[in-house]
Amino acid sequence: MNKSRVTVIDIARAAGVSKSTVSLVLQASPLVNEATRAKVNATIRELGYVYNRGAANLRQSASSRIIGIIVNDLTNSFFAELAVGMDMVMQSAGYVQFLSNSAESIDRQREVIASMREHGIAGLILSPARGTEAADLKPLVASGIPVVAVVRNVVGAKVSTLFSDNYAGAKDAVRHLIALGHRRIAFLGGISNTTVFTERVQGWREALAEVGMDAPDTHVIPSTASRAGGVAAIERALLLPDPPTAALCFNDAAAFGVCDGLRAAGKEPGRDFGVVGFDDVIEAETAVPALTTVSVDPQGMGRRAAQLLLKQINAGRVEPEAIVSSVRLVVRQSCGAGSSDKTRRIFA
Amino acid sequence: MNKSRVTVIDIARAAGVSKSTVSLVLQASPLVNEATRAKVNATIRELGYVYNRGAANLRQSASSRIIGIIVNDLTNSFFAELAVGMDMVMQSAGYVQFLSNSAESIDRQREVIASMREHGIAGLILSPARGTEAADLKPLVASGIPVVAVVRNVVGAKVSTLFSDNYAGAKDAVRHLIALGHRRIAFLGGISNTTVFTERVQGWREALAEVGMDAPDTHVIPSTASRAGGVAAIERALLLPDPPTAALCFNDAAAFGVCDGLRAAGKEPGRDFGVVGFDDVIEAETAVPALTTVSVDPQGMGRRAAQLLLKQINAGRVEPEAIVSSVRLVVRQSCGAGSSDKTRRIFA
DNA sequence: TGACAAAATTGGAACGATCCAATTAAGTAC
DNA sequence: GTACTTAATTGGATCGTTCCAATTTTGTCA
Repeated sequence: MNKSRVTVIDIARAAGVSKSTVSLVLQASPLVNEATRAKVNATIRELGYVYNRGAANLRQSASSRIIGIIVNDLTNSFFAELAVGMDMVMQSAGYVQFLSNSAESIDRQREVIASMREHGIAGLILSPARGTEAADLKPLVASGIPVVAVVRNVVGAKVSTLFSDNYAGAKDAVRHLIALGHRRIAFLGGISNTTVFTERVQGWREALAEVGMDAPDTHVIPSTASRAGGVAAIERALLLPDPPTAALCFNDAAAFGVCDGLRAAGKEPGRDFGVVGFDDVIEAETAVPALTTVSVDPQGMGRRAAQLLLKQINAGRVEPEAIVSSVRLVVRQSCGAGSSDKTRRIFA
Repeated sequence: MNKSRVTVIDIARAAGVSKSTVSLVLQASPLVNEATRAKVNATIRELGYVYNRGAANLRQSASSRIIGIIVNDLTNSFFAELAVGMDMVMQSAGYVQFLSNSAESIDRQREVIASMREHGIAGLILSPARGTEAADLKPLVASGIPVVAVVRNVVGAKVSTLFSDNYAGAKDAVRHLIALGHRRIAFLGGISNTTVFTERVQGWREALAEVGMDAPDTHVIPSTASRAGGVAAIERALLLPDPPTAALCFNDAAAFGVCDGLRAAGKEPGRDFGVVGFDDVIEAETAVPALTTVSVDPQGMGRRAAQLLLKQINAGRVEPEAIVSSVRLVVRQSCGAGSSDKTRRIFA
């Protein structure tokens, strides 16, 4: 249709003012006369003018109002919720976001970061792919762009962080299982050389230590953080000379796998074996049996991460900050504590 | 650190060439001598130069390599998968994406579209919020920016579309229920004045007509497309003078609700009543009983939508195109056909 | 060596906004 | 009506890149 786009100069000409005046109107400056403002605004609407942010950002002073978000697995509803939380805050703050899914690939993550940098993002929130190194974030940090790492850690990187309280969550969960009478409680699933894993195991260990119970290494059975990993872990656990009667699982996906594995072995989760997950994904509530799990409110975390980043962007000076997001245990059926009608009907 | 960013002029000076030569190197032009290219590239690395895409896009000819994606509900794993599929294709094609969640709000959707326009997106993929009108997309379309609508329709908008084959999927599902011996098959859940609803009901109707069966309007019971809606719909269905013995549900969420409602009425889904869903969300496989449903492969749809958009961007001339994505029936337990160990153990 | 083609390089003018300093218009007080 | 303050408006110059036309360098052949 329009062979060339409408610019400030076009409206200036049409409205009979200078481009400077139009610019002032655009940024709602109080310097411009009411009548002039009205006339310019009318012309803007009439000609269908579209503000060109790219051009505006060219001047060195301006910061771009674009922020980058990279998550390692958007198909995981935990991260999808996280992203939605960020989206909310960024939206309302007038920012627009490049959201990308690294799919756990550091190469892809590197590409995306480079691309975002070229587009001049004002900040980055990153849920790092496994194996992310401080060097991957170095150039961003060096050029003064605030970075917030969420969920997972990037060792050695001087960036702000926002993690859930893995330690306290795991501790609470295990305390609950102890209170239910369990004396041999395993930790199942998850990849062992990650910070998250270490923290959750630490919580498990401390809860047992509190009441003078044993925390043998044989009861920590790592695997992948997935359903399949959960199945594998519980299979190995049941072969132990002193098999556990309950388990804290690395995350909900693994916990579902543990339930599958238990059934395959003729045991009913919740009745014959206590299962507790971590994350509180949406399916946890509606699964059968409903999963007892540590809720981390991913959407809330996303919101907080976004607020933290915005604070840093506005502050100018980037001062890395570490925030720990609290969690709470949600007791449902799978630990054996619940006794809702639903559970009764199925397991009685 | 660096008080001002490094520009082509800086590298030109440092490498002892002109900015034009640097520009040619940046776009890998064959016009530049090998030795010069090497020297320039070395300088680029040395000074830590970052390409400024905003500045490059300023020249009118350039198209921005940014595309917009808006989904109506990212917390729904169907749409998350859809987004991931798009991300894959866009990534590999060297595009970067503004991804936003309208959360079913047309106001928010409008804002996001405006913002994306100001940032100069090359195209938009939209899974429209309910109530989206052609007028909302008019300015984009008028300025020649390709738009692809996915999943849902925008009536009257001259944009490309990519929908799943609701008609064929519903037809297949009902045929399957007929083959299982059902003679009174209802259509439960969903909001009636939507295209998707109409198409699925049409498939239901035709499948019944094929074998000369009745398709009374009383057997079509709309409600919301949610778990609660499913409960409400089955309650009403069971009160009919000739209650159905099976149902095709609007989507999986409604189907789960129907299962809940059946149990509340003392009937076991899969044994006493055949239930079929639509979408094949992740939970469908692991629910009890596992849900028979029509699988639409959201990730594949996302990929196809992205490819369609890229094709339109490259073609220059925008010629709206309508693509229908095929679906397939996944038979599990809830329809009464399956008889896996799992089902037996729980419902025997 | 000179003539000419091909290869490589280059300055300057865009692109569309902002911002500064300078100018003009409008008020106010005497 | 003049002097002065305040309110509005306005030309450049600028941001970092691309692109065009023009220029310089190199290569080839008689």
